[in-house]
Amino acid sequence: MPVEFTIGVFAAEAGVTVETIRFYQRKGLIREPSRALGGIRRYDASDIARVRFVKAAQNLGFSLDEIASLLRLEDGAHCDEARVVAEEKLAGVRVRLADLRRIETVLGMLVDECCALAGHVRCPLISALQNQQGDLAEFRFSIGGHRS
Amino acid sequence: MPVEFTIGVFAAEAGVTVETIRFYQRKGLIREPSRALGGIRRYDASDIARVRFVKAAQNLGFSLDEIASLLRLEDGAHCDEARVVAEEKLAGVRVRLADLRRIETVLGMLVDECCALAGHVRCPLISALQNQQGDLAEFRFSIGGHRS
DNA sequence: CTTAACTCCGTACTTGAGTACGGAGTCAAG
DNA sequence: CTTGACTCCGTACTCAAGTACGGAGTTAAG
Repeated sequence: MPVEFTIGVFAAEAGVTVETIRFYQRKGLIREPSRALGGIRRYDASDIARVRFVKAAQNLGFSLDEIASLLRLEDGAHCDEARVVAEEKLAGVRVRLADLRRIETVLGMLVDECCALAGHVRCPLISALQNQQGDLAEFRFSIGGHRS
Repeated sequence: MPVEFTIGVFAAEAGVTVETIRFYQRKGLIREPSRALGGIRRYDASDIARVRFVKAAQNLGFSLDEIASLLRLEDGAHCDEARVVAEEKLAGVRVRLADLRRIETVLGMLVDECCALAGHVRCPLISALQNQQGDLAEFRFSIGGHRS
């Protein structure tokens, strides 16, 4: 006989808001729970684990849609399908990492120049951004136009 | 006597769409251009540089609002203010980098386990995500709850 | 029995960076 | 002088992941 929660307690327990639970419900991320006579939802511990799964996966960069598909493979029979999803995610993470590293380099350089040349006629940071054949241009192309 | 463009040519030249130009206009990211008699906008080369500035800054992770404030410092007199903005941005980039590195580690581990234990009863990737006291838990806390 | 707290539901709003739409005006070529 | 391409404008829509609202029903305590 599992312990049961109302949505408010459940949400607090899972570390999210009531609205988020209802939202996940609509999205099909957590099962439609049984209801008490008045129509009030009754959750149990397994639902909390489910929400934690969602949050853990989210912290690894999965979108709710991706998490939904991960959950559809939940029985372990489709382990390799899950691995494929995770591998694609990992590849995406590595791309974003590379982007960010380049950004860090450029931004760091600009900040340093800005410090070094303080009092210069023109702000090196801003003029670098403005100058389309400056150092930045090379980076601009290598960073490319894809939005994270 | 600078060369002048209609909005269509200008947008193509700057590598964006007409709608984007109009959008930037509304946002105040590019100046309100002069108009020909029929009310048609006339842009020149300096406007293209401006759009390139926006795009370059965007590639460094600045939001349009941040770019707008950067543009307000354009005269170079406020070089150190621009530097502060860039330094904050750089700090943010470094936080995101650290996050992503942790994510890469965890995701990489999960994928490896998944490969190694193929045919196991339970998918290690999914059960790791499900198990709130697994290796993941530590990472979950260190990764933290901030969304990029 | 009343009151407060909680839950129900659908709907609308938020943010950021654009995209899409649609009717009207304009411009250059033929 | 008509045709087709382009431009004007405001408005509404997109996506993601929720958040907010508001009126009605329910439940537990006093």
